[in-house]
Amino acid sequence: MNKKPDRRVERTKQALRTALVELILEKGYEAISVQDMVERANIGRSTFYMHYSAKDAVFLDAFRPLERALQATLAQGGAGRMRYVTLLFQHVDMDRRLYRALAGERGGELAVKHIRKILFDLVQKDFASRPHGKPHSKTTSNAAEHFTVTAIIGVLTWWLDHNPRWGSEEVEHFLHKMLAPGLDQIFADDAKPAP
Amino acid sequence: MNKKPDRRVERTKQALRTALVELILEKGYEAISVQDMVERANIGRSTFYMHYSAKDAVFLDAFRPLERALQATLAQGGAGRMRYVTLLFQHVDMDRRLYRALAGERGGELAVKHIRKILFDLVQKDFASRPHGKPHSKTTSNAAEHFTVTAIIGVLTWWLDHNPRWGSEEVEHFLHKMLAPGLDQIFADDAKPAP
DNA sequence: CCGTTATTGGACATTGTGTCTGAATAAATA
DNA sequence: TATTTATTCAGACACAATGTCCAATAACGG
Repeated sequence: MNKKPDRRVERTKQALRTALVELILEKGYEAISVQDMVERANIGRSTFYMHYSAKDAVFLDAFRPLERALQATLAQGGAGRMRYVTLLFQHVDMDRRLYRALAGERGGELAVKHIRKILFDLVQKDFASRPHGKPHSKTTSNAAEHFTVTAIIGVLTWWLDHNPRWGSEEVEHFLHKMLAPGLDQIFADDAKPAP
Repeated sequence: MNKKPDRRVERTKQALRTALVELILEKGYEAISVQDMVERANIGRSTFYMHYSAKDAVFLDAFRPLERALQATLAQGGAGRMRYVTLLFQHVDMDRRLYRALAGERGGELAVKHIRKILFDLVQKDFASRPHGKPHSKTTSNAAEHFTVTAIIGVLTWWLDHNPRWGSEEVEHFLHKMLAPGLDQIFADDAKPAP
């Protein structure tokens, strides 16, 4: 089905991905130019444009395998009860260096946006399948979704960048403790509290 | 003390700030060049460099008054019990359009970084002055700080960009409901829970 | 009104982008 | 191995934006 890829193409792309990751960790994603990448990778500039249209394309190419793996990992957890939090941190822990480059402070916003979207879908499904009842309004559940997603991602990037002495289990335990009671309260309320 | 500012200078700077805000709302901060700004503002390009070194400088110049007002507003609330959340949303609500441009989705990361820093300091003070006791470890309180700050900012930008039918009181009420029980649990624990 | 100061448009060197050559060279295939 | 095919490369090109400088002009404050 797929044509066999030429070795040279693979080497070129691989060199560019590696160069990109190195440069991100050195000077941050925003500061990198196509020039920088081809020089670091020892690739002719015209060759670059044979394969990619801009640095974003290289970034996505480097991130895609991780994203697919993450999708697959998270999907197997179903929509149940924040299990995706456990799986997310376990998965990220397996490629710390790469994730730190792509989704850490210096990694720009691209990867974080993708992860955010994936998480958002799962959180939405989770909330929709809650047993008790709806939160009082669409607005409330919307706010809760954004709250949850940004909080998880905030802790994730903190974890990546600050290297605390925490394994994925501790982070997950912490997040559960912080999130669960607030969410339970939101979802338990059907009557609006009087002033 | 300060020399009287020349009218021309004021007009030039004002034109550039206005142009920047307009352009942010139109095409997003990242996509704006110095060219774009001087054309929109009807300013000679060499004049731009008389006053600013780059677009970031214009951005900060536009954001500084808001930042100062925010600092002042939040300072009056002391470190007490998340009162800063109330004050933050009240204050932002008074300059919605401007805040939406500077700190919304299209506004880049600059303003958000500043607000994050301000918030972070307040949250730290708040947590440090908690009555009961310390959370089990420095790591836990650090995680809780990041959790709280990113969650608040996530809800803030959501509120700015999605224009829900919520006043600042409702947002504040929601945030309190989501954050308080989790934090209480963290700060109440002194013994680590056995597996 | 007059001296001071800001603005202006243009010139200039520099850097990066994106496209396109033709020639060299490495890989796939027979 | 020999031949065909595809990739790489250096260099040239037009273009856009940056940042600095200058001399002429316009606007300001007193």
